[in-house]
Amino acid sequence: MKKRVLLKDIANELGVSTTLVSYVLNDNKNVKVGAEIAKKIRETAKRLNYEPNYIARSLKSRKTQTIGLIVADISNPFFSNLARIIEDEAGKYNYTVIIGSSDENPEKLKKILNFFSIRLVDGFIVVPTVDSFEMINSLSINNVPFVLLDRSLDNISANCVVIDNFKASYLATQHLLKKGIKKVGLIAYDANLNHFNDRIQGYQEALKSYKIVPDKNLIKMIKYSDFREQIKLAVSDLVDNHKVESIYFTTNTLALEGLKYIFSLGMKIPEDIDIMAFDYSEVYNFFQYHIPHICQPTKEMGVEAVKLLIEQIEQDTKRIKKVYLDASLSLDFYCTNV
Amino acid sequence: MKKRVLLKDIANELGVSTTLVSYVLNDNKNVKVGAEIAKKIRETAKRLNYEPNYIARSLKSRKTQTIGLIVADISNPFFSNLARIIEDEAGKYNYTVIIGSSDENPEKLKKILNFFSIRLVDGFIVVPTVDSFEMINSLSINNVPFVLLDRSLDNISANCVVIDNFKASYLATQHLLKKGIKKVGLIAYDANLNHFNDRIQGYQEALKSYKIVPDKNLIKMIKYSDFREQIKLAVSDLVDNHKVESIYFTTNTLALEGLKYIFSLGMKIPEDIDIMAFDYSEVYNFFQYHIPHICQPTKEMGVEAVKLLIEQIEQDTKRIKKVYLDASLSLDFYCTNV
DNA sequence: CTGAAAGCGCTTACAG
DNA sequence: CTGAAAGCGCTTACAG
Repeated sequence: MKKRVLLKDIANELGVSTTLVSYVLNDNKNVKVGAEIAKKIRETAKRLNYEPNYIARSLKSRKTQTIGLIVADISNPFFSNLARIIEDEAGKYNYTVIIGSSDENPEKLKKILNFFSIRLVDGFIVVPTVDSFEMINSLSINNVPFVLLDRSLDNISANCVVIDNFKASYLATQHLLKKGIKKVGLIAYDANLNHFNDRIQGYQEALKSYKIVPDKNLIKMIKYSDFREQIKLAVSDLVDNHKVESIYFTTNTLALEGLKYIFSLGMKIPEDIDIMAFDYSEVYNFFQYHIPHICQPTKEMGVEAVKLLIEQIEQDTKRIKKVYLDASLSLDFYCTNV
Repeated sequence: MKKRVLLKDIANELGVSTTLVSYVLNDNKNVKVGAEIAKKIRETAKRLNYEPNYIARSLKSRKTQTIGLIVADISNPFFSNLARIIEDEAGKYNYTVIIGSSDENPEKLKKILNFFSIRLVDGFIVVPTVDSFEMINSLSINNVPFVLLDRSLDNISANCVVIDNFKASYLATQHLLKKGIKKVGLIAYDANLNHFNDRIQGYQEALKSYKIVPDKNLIKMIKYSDFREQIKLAVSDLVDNHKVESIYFTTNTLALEGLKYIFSLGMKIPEDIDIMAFDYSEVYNFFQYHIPHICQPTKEMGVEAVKLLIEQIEQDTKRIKKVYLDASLSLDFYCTNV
């Protein structure tokens, strides 16, 4: 490793104290420094290629300029896109991001939260899993800056950035109904998470607005642990026993798995069945027909989350903000939000 | 934030020095500590929930237990899978990973390298871009621990973990030839990178082994900057003017873009044309027919890279190791390596 | 406007 | 076997 240039080196070079050098290079507004010497310090720093030692600075300031991001499943393109955006965005504020994936498992979430706080991140952006209320709430109680992303929790005083899932789902369902479809099956994850419930609610309300009574038998709840098998059963039941004209998948992973199965049955879209999906997938580009789907404003979600968190960290504000964004229905081939 | 427990707190509690506490909790082998007091220290640490301050430790030890990973394009599933594996693997050694994406741009690679070294990462795992020789070489000269992943560079003394691209490509091409195909078009990136060249070499040698003289007109070099358009032209030329029976795409991004275009032409696989691809894609699961492709041992690549790097960091060894792994040809529907 | 000094929380060479 | 003290590279309250 090259020997690093220290504050002391600059100070020695100019015969001044490190205090002064530190003041100048940090643009400390509370202190007046002679214009000439300030200029010299800046020049020398530049010439010697000085880079502050973040570790030393962190030890004193108790800030690491690092954000811990915990998503629900990093192998899901929705979350990896989000992660990418957050990294880029945080970089603009000169923050580093470390990423963890809870894999929808609250135990793992807890582990990562712990690992990250030991590493002294300045704050968290987290996509909460089921049964995570306690740990998230304890962040809140301990005044750790954080923002919930993609999913909110009830009864918790927390910043969050989410989309209006009810509205999006209402829109999606309505789109099918507008085409004259009356029997819409819904496939959702069986997880106690607001955003999932909202999607089901939106679907039901849309049906009601068309004077259709929601039928429990058309709503299929899938366990995350065994979703491939369960989707097959759900699709079969909807198609064979209930003769649905359309299936609405409330997440991208469900949609992809469902489509695979539908194709394997030799069914054609939209001749044999209509489809609606929540979230974009790259895969949709390979079909002859367009799969209508809800597009989430990923970019905005990431940007807002970072902004909110850094506000919280740097201004040490206690003011809680909740950001609701709108998702849109993609009827063209490409999703403009990605 | 909760008040953190310090070494001093443990020391005060027991009426011993922090030195002793530090020795015990770090299992310092060079020092003998009384068994009884050691036990008490460990118990108290546990009871108080002591977690060492990594920042303070880092300042002294000059190690941050952090790895900088720089991939060529994090939006490419091949690299995001790799990133995931590396994070998990590094976690086992108690290392944190920060990830950057060069987007195949050497300027950006340089920026990230710089950003990460300011953050004092202990070492790098990097997928080099074109024109990155100088910066990588300077890591080597400055004794910064690092390992090259997925791509090697010539004339550089560096650890690396790569697959045998020549062999894999030979295998892939041979598979087509075995079926009796004589005219195989190849679509590759026009980038001066060993692994890409090796893939072209492997293709050519396989042809020769079947007494076919490689035809330059069947080898299409695609510029990264404008690849969508160029792929269309390449495919059209191969199909219309050269009547190839098969196209071999040497990366997953090329294959996906190419397939999109082939479908849009209304061509059927394998009736109208045979396909070979390098790398698995989730998309292949949605076709009626199997797209034969080279499967890279992603898991092994990540595991080996982390192992090599941490060896380098912790044992401060100068011994360079180059790890060559074999890729396999996937003829089943699923790729077993992912 | 400038500097000496304390301190962030550890580690470790040294002395006893 | 144990502890006082220096030091990692910064920041900043305080004194002048």
